[in-house]
Amino acid sequence: MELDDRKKKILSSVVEDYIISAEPVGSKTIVDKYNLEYSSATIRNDMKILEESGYLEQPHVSAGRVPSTKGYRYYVDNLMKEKKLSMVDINYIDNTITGFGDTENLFEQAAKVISKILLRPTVLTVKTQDLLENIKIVRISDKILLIVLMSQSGTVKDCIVKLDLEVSDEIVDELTNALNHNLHGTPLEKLNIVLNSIVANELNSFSFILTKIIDSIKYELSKDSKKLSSNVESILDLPEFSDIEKAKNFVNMLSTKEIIDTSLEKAKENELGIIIGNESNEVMLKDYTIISLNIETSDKHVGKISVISPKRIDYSKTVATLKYINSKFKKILNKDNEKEGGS
Amino acid sequence: MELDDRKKKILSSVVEDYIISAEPVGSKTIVDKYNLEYSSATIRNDMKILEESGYLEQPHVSAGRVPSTKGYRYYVDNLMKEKKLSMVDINYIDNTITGFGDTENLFEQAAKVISKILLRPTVLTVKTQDLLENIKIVRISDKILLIVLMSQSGTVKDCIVKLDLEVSDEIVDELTNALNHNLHGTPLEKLNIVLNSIVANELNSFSFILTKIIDSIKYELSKDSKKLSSNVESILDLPEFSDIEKAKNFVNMLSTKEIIDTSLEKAKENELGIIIGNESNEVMLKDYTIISLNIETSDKHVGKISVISPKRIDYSKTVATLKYINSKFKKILNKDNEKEGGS
DNA sequence: TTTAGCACTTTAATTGTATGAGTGCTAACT
DNA sequence: AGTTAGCACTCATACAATTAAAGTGCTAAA
Repeated sequence: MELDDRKKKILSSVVEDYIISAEPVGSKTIVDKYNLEYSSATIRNDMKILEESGYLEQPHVSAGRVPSTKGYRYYVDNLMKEKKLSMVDINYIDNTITGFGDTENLFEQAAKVISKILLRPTVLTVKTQDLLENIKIVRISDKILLIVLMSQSGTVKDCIVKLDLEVSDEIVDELTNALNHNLHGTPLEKLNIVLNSIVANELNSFSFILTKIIDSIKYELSKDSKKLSSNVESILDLPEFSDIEKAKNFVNMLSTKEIIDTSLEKAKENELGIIIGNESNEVMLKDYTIISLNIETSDKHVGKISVISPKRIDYSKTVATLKYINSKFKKILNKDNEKEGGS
Repeated sequence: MELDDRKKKILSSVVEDYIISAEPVGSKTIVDKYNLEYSSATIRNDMKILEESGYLEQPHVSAGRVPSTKGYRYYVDNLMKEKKLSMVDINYIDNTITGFGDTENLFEQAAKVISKILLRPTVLTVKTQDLLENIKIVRISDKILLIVLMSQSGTVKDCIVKLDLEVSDEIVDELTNALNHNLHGTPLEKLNIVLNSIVANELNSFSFILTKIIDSIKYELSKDSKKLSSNVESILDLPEFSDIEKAKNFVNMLSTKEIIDTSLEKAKENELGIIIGNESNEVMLKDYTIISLNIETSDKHVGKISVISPKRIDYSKTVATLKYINSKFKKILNKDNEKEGGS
């Protein structure tokens, strides 16, 4: 259904006012604040029609209107004007996303920026389908090794292994070569299984070191599946969560990994994906919106940065922020690729 | 002032009941639940005396009593019986605090355990006064270096540095030696300053690499001052925070680093320090308790693990948990030391 | 097609009332 | 002297009744 200009203006005013005020928006407010050249009665008529066609909702009969999922969707697809970021925000992003460290640091920096600018929790899903590029073992001291795993997407993981016996440089070199030979290109999630199988077969002469190494790698890899979301506390300031039960539900929902995971899967097609309310089929998400940015280099999908929020969020600013972050990522990641490629 | 046996029993009952119920405890409750062989009127008389001498407080005249800071303190010092941890908890601790990784991993594991068992946020203060033991530089590829910093307390930090130019193994070795020579024993906090000064003087021939390295180290070291507290959300379940404003205040207080820092300084004398309410002179902390465990090896102070909570917390269980964790730390850290010493 | 006007509905805030928990005190009891 | 029963008193909490304000939908007129 196509909306006429006035209805578009009304819908967009309702969305934008509600985003700021968090209160249902009445006809009078729209006339006064958004200088429509009509009387409140006219606006009321249109609002009724907008409600009947599903763009607006009314919490109760004597309240103003609130955008429905369909309303937000129409706004995002057709009405929203892309905001420019403020210089303050741009500077903050530029200073925080520095490109120091590996890809995972980069993602953490982004999460921090987003939750600070948008005041919403940010969920990171790095290294989908990441493959092992290279493994290095460094002797820190006679009995302490540092294992460094480099993935093809540029993430570096490392862990300390404490041994019971001393090992020589030669053994370490030999082991490193053997591991690289066996493990190059293995998906990180499967590293464990493959390691277990090779320690049982080809490399069982090294098993006295390898079992320890496997344990540590397992521990290291298990860690990041858990440090998923940052700045969960930020939601306490939102009026949506003035009832603490709602806040608890939200937090629980966030920690129910499956819900987030499957919903994020859906936002995969485009660089920027927006899932509003029940567009995901997950009941627990019906009041929330997920806005995800897929980070990819020329050839591969590196990960995803997702803002999760009540449906009431400044879509325009969020999109602007994510796009700007994306451009920064592109610059940094491509530069990295060049470097590696050019070597 | 010394309390007679009955008053001790009453005080301890009030504390223990309040810890569980979070409701002011009345005289009848005590008679019924804690089988005192007296009538409620007698208990009332004693409670009045306990209130007059400052051990108990009354939210309002028709409510039961609540322990005051002085009451909690007396309970902790004189009345509290040390609980045994449940097998479930012990198993959970044993399985989570594995000793994999470096000292910092160890602390993170402890934080996780504590917030899970005690349902309170946990604040970590690792590496007070940590000195650099050793720096290693590993060539990951032609233009990518891995910098590894080992501290004397056993913490390992590392960071990736992306260079614009290729460097050879020889240069890396030379630089490593020079850095170790200059930096051994430097406090981590001062690493930056010292690095800046040596790049300006002795090692300015390496400045094309060193500036990048300094930036990355700076970034890496700045990170951990911020990942201070874990599981802040856990407080949402406490009745103390049924008013969301209180929850916000608590969260803000936690992120006001100075408050925590200075208060933690005080809990330094003993292995186990308990600061209740206004025993710290910090107004924002007047309703909260900090229970800290100082982690030390035979010769040095490694860090501190602190549980932060409303004053109403199961002191006995907390102490038992922290002590058990301390014994595990001692085992793991001493084993590490032996290893290093024995090499 | 638009608008003024008005009746109507519902929420939020305010006030009043009843209930109950728990006290402090007094007088009696052991 | 220590303990207890009994009772008046206080305050918090819950609930109902009342009111005011916001915003609607509808009708009739412009």
